[in-house]
Amino acid sequence: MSNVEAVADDLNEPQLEAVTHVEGPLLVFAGAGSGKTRVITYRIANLVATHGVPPYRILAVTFTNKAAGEMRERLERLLGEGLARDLWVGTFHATCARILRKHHDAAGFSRRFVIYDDADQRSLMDRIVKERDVDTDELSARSVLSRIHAFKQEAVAPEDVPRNSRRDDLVVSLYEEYEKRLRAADACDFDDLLLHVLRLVERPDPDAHEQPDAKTLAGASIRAQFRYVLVDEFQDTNAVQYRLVRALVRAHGNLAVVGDDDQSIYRWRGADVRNIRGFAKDFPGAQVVKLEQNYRSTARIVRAALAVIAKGRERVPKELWTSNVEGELVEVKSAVDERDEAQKVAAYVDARQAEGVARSEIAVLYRTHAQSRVLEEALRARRIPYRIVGGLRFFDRAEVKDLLAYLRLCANPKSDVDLARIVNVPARGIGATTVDRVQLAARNHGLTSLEAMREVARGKLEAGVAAAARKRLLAFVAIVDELAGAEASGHPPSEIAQLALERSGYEAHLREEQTDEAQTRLQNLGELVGSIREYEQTASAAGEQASITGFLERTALVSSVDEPRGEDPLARGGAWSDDVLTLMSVHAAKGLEFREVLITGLEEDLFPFVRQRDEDDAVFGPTGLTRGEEALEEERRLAYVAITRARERLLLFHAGHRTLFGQLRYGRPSRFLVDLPRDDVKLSLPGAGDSAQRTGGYGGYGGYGGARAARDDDDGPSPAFRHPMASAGPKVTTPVREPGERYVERDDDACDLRRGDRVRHKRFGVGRVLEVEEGAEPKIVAEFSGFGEMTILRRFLEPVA
DNA sequence: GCCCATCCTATTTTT
DNA sequence: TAGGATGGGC
Repeated sequence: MSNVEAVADDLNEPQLEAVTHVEGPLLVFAGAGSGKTRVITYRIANLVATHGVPPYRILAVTFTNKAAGEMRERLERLLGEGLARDLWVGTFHATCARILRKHHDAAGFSRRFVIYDDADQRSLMDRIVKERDVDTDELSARSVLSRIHAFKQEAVAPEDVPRNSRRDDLVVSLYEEYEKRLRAADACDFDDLLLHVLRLVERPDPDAHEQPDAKTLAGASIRAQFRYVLVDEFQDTNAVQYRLVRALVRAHGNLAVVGDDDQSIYRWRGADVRNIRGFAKDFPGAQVVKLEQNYRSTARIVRAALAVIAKGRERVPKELWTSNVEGELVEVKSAVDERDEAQKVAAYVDARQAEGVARSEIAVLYRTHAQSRVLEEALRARRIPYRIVGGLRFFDRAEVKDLLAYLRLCANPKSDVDLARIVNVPARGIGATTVDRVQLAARNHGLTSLEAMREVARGKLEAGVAAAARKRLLAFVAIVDELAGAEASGHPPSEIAQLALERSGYEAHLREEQTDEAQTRLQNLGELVGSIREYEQTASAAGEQASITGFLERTALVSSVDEPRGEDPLARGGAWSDDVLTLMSVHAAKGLEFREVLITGLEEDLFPFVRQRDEDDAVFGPTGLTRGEEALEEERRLAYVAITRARERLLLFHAGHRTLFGQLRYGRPSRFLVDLPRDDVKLSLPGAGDSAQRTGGYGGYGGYGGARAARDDDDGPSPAFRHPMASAGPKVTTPVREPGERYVERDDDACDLRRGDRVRHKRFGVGRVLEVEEGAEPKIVAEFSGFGEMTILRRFLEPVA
């Protein structure tokens, strides 16, 4: 293929090595901006075009749907639509969903199984917890789900859960019940998509002498299909995903993984950096390629990034370099508070626009979404259009979920969660009591909720439901039946959706309301129906039969990053809406690049984000560091990711104080600012506007904010170190003795602490002593960052050198 | 059955 | 501080 050959010329040596690799395991360390996507797509194109591998035998796994879409697009350009269409490109979840649809029997599902999202899981668990009479103060549905999620990410089945307490027993029994209910509802949660496929592909090879069962056969057939497997963002895979790819390639070992341990930022949700760091050990003979030349950023930006990441421990040694121009100095801008910071951001964007830089070429990043509000205000004040990536998904809106629930119930009458959601939406006089009674009857007779409801409504099943309520149930069941009937007789999904809006009274209900909100909801519903039509068109173009299940699968796997939420005050006017500033969290920015990047909130405890927890210093994580240390390492990588998003200009903002969670906090400049190379940085000090500038490293930072917090950690804070920050928050006093607490005998010597000493408390971290109250049990008044003034018994404090 | 008040909590978030 | 969740009262 000439397209493929043509590009080979402008690949550098390691890139070429990765692209032309064919058989066996391959590990590509792809530094930020090193042309990773090109390498991946060319490699796939090379397999198809040069080596004649049939596209359907190649599986490429990406981290998001968006990434999958972009990869597919590029491959279409390289290979042509015909060939590219048959490639398997998708996220782990989308890929597994597709496999599961094909092998649903072996996995024990119908072809029309539904995918339960967080909210569905939650409502299912809420019900279980309620039925089991669990004391939710002890154990909330939320925490049960999060534990189940953690188990499932490690492929730990209920019977394998270690039990050390009655509480564990309870969690396990809830886990078991949850699994049972999912099965009964013909439903998978997100983790299940992967787990069920894992159970198939991890089966042993079929034995020639014995009759293999359906699972074994399915597993073999899945493994046999994929001859070449490629996984992008490998540093973010979790245990199940890792086992999945291992199992998939076990016959041939044709596994190429691409990633960067320096950009591993999802440890907190189960990703295991050891997957990439230990790859060469797990796959002996793996070819290892390092892409270290950065094509994206100026030399100064690359050096800044390197300076920050170089301090990371436990890295695979890599040397990112660039032959790009030096470029502009990295600018550090100090603001008084978050409003000032936002103001400076907005002013900068305006100024740059005047100089010819489009807003769409600039991104504003923050560590937490909570920071976006103030930024939005400042941008609105200047009438700068912006959009926020992330946040509430279109498919998470209540009205959208309601309509989807109608559709899901149509496609899968067993889905009790969906029935419960819509049985009284819009209100039709079917209250909680009635629903509870029906559900009780359903459980007692082993029926689904809908079946039980139908029987109760017809008076064939006694559930203690009054005649009037039965009548309403009957009307509701009739609606569902009508929709299901229309579906069964082949009406397209969009028509069913429209029918659902009419018959359910949903549309009429919203129209009556006559509020702006109702208007928006109607619009959203219209948009949903529109997107179903769109789906029908793509399906028919692909020669597939459009179905509710098909559409639902798309929506279930869509993320908020896939479709940014537009917040564009000028969009209504239309004219400027293409030139829009982007706001997002650093996480959401991974994989993107912008000409100019503004990173806000570079203050200790915010970025790096530090949440002191008891176990942080004591519990050791998988890497051998304490949890607190690991968390900090990840923050460092996050800073690295943020910095490397910038091509030409990088601006770093920090504020002297900001209100966070309703509390005023004084924040010292982030340690990441301190790490920057002196010669590449320009400082803009606050107060005097941008005129007071000086070149030079942040290491010498002594200005504002410093008075409160003398720097005492120039060579990097020890992991246990917490920056002392004053707090103007409300005065808090802890009880001198907690109820039930034992009195510990101690010497009555005079207290050894003095005003000004630094002390550490198990929960509050490091603080400074303000007052000492001598006595048999000396009390200390001390000030802790984020907690304010606390009065604490001496024995609960530990002096800090 | 609906609405309002109060309480609680609070990184990052894909699928 | 602010938003969502929950529960009590009408």
